[in-house]
Amino acid sequence: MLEAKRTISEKLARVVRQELGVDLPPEEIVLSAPRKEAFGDLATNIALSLSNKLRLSPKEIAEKIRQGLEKYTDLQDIVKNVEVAGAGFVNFRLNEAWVERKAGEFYDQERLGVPEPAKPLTVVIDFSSPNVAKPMHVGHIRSTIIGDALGRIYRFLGHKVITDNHLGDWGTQFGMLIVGYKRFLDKEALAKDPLGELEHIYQKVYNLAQQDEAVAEEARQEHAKLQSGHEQNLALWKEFMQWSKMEFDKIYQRLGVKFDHTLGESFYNPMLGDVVKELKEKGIARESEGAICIFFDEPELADAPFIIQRRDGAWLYSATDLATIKYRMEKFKPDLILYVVDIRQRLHFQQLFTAVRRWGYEVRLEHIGFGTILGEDRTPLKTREGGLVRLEDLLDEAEKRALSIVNEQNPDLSEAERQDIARAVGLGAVKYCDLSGARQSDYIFSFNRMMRLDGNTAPYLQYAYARIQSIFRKGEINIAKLRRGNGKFLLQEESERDLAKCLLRFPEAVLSAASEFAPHLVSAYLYELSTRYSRFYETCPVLTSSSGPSMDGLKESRLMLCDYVARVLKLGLNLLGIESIERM
RNA sequence: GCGCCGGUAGCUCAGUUGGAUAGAGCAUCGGACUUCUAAUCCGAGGGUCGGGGGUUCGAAUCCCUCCCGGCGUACCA
Repeated sequence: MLEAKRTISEKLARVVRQELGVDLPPEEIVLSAPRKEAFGDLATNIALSLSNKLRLSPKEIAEKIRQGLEKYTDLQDIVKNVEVAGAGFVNFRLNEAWVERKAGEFYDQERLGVPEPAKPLTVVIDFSSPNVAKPMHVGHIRSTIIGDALGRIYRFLGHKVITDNHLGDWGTQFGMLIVGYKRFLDKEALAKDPLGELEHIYQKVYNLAQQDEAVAEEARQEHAKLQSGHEQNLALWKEFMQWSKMEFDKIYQRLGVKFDHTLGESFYNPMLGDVVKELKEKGIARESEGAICIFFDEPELADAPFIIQRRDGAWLYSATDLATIKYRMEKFKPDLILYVVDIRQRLHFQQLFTAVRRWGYEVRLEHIGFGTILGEDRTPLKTREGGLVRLEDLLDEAEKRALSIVNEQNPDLSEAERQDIARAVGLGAVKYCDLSGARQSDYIFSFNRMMRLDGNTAPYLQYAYARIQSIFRKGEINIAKLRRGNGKFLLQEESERDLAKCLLRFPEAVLSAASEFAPHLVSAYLYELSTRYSRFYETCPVLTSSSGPSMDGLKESRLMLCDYVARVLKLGLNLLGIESIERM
C-alpha cells in the first residue's frame, strides 16, 4: 500500500503541476483510506484544498486531475478506476490483479512488506525503572510493557535499540530503610517476602519520621553515611539490591521483558559532582537559596527552577538524569532517547530536555508519557485495603481467571496445555489492554473487560490465530511446502479482497506506531485484521472450497491467505510482547 | 494563582493531525451452529462530540471564553 500511495502521489503531483500550475510536493499530498468502502480504497482531498488558491470549484479541479491522470497508463496497473465524488474528492479503486500480485510479493518476504529503514537509528529506551527495596506494583506495568513494545517495534524495523532499566537504587529512601532495618526488621517476614518486608519497614520509618524529627534526622544521617561510603551501610544497600534484582528478574522473565543494561541511579552517583561543577562553570546552573538550580527563560518554564543539588549538598534525580544523558551520549551516541515514564512527570522532562539543549548535546529526546491505571472508582488503582496492587498478584489473578475460562471452554485438553493457554491468554490480556488504548490516556482496569473474548482484546486476536492453526491441523497442511509452492492469490469474494488489502497495510501500521511512539496503532490494526479474518472465515470455506475448474488454485490461495494472516498476527502480537497460541 | 492533560452513544474507548452521513466493542433487541473452533458471525436501535462564540468552502479536530474533572507547580522520584 505504501508503494501504491507513493506512485499515486507522484502522479498527482505531476498532474497538479502540469494541469493546474501548482507545485505540490508528493509528500504533502494527503492520500488515505476513506472511511467508507463505497469511496474506494484511497482518496485525496487536494482538489478541496486547492480550490481557494485557484479560485475554481473543487469539483472542476478534481475533474481536471482525474482527466490528467488518464495519461499515465502505468497507473492503470495499480488503479482500476478514478472517480470524482462528494464535494471534490478524488477516489481511487485498486486493481484486483495488483492486490493479488502485491500480496504474493509480501507473502514471500520474511518482513511481510515492511521496508528497511533508509538510515538506521540508534535508540536508547529508558523504561520500567522500579524502585529498589519495594515490590513492583501496577505503577510499573505501563512503563515496562510500553517500553518493551517500543523496543520490539524499533528493533524489528531495523534500528539499533539499547534498552536500559534505570533502577531507582539510590537516594534518601535508603536512609529510612537502614533505620528501619536496624530497628524493626522481622527476619521471618524477610525470608518469606523480602521486598514486602522492606517496604513494610520503610513505611514504618516514614510514618515515624513525619511525627518525630529525631527519626527523620537519623535517616538523613544514615543516608549521608551511605553516600560517603560507610562500610556497614553499603553492605546493607548491596543486600537490598540483591533481593530486589532477584524479585525483579522473576517478573521480567514472566513478562518476557529483557534489558540490554540495568544501570541504576547509583551507577551515576560518582559522576554527579563533576556534572554539577561543569554546569556551574558553564553558567548553566547557579546557586539560589542555597540550592544549585537551572533557571529558564522560556515562558512556560520560567516559574519553577530545575533543582539539581539540595541546600544540604545532596544531589537530586535531576542531576542523575543529566549525568545519565552525558554518559549515554558518550557511550552509545544515540540519535534518539525515549523515556517511558508517567505523564505526570512532564514538567521534569521539559526542564531536563531544555537544560540538555543548553548544555549542548544534540540528540532527539522524547518523554513517552502514559496515563494512570484507575480502579472502577476512577481513582488510581488500589487493593481493597487501600494499598498498592502488586504486579505479581495482578498477573496471578489474570492467569487464574484465564484458566477458569479455558477449563470451561476446553475441558478435554490436558492440564498442562490448559495452563499454558491460560498463561498466554492472561498475560496477553493484561498487556494488550495496556497497549490498545492511546498511551497518554488513563484507563480503567477491569479483568472482565480485558478478558472478554470478543471486542478489541488479546484473546480475540489469539483466537483468530488459533483458528487458523486449527485449519492447518485439520487439513494436514504442510506450511513450509505451501510457502515454497508457486500458488497465487485469487481474490474472488469481497471478504477475501478486503482481507488482502488489509494485509497490505501492515507495514504502515508498524511504521506509524514507531514514528508516533504509539503501540496502539499496531493493536488497532491487528484488531481490524482479525475482524476481517473472522468475516472471511464465515463466508469462505478453506479446506472444502467449492468445486469448479479453479478449485485447487482457490484452496491454495485461501490457505495462503490464512497463513499470511497468521504470520502478521504472530509478528504483530510479538511486537507487542504477546504470545500467539496454537490452540485455545 | 499559573501551567499541563482530559470531557465523543447507557458503559469502555477510537477518530488517519482540518474533509464525505462522527466509528468500534460492551450492554439492549432480532437473526445464524448435522458445517475448517459459536471464545465466532450478520442485522437494528442508540450522539446538541461539555456550553457559547470565532476562523473557512468545511471543525470532534485550530483560536477565544466559560463550566466540570484530573494532574503538576523550590530542595521526593
